Amino acid sequence: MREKDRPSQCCLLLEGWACRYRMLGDGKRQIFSFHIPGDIPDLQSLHLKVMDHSVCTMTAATVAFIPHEPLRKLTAAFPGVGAILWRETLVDGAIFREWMTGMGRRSATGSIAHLFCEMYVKLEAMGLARDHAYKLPPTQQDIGDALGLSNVHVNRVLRELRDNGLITLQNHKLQINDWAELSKLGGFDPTYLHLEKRDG
Amino acid sequence: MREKDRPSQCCLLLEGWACRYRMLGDGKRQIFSFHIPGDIPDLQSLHLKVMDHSVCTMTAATVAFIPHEPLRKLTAAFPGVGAILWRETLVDGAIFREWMTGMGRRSATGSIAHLFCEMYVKLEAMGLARDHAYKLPPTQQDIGDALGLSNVHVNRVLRELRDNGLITLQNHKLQINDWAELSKLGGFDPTYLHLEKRDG
DNA sequence: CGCCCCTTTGATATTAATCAAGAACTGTGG
DNA sequence: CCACAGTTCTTGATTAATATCAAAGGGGCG
Repeated sequence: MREKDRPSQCCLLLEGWACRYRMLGDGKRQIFSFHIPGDIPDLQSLHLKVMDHSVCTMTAATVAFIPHEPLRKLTAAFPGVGAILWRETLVDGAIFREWMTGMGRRSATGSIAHLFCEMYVKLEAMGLARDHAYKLPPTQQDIGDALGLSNVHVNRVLRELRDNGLITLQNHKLQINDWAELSKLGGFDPTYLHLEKRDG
Repeated sequence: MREKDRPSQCCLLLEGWACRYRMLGDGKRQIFSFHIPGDIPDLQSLHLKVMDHSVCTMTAATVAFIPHEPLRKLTAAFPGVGAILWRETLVDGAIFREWMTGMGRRSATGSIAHLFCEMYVKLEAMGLARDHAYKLPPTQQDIGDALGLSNVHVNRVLRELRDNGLITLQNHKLQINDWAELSKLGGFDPTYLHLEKRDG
């Protein structure tokens, strides 16, 4: 799905990773989010007809398409369902704010550490990771495009994190060896993910 | 309204400017958005019970408080109203993405130029500005905290924009002298604001 | 086996942060 | 109307972070 499209359906990611991004005039790319199974990356298209960015998969993936029309009827007939979906888009926005914080006010190291923590918590909540380890499909270039860094600099930060023993990263398999230290480095506080139902 | 609060009402800004932000452990601040009359800065609190950031006014301001309970009933009874409010929060997210793009992949100059264009279009749409001029309450420090720059650097960029004749800025009154050039500099494309109803 | 993409490393350049200090502005009370 | 205090703005000098350029290894896949 591309910028300027006017989709008539949403896609639910069942397997694999996807991301949202925009290409800039000078060939640069900004990635806005990484998505994992259970996410509906383009849920916003339900109420914003023109796409202001693009979506693509980052791995082999399985997706389910849900046409807008029945979805709109469903949310109208069952406000509770609508509220849950609305809430999803709000959490989406909260994650954007967190990434903004990283790009604006955190160091490259903190930013990357934060991303690794965030993805783990999201995956763990979906039952897709445990023991502080998971598969991380994005390339170093992808990570740079997400956090506003060059691929070279991402590479150097990763080596530093490895040298310090905080993480092990090989073949896109990430193992967080020192969660306490890594989350401290990134100033990671999962409140913004709003995962606990009781807390809203 | 502060981080960790659990508000029971939303506030509609009637007069003045407000902003949303978070303070970081080391005293740094990240501003997420500037708000103008007509905005409901904390609409998300309707479905996310815990605030993951703070809201404050930047000028003398008038606000109307709308309790959550009747608002929730309203959106349940009239799905059309709910859709409109939901849509507002989606545009909010689109603006976050645009700011991310600025911080990640645009130069400081481009980022600031983009912000000035964005605020003008928003104000103009509300009938609060015309002729490419408006009152801009944020200090240079505020602008820096919003775009991830130091106040000193913001000052230098502003001087450059002034020296080039692109803008006139005095006493928080901004006049954009060369809209075409400024919007080119910032790579500004208002699609993301989703202002035209026909376009969704 | 070979190719392409990704990773890694080094050298250099650029952007923007930090530190520091003085000037201009704002609001306040006398 | 003026003096004062606290911000905010401005400028210069220096430093730190990160980008860019370039080139050499690795690894997976057809």
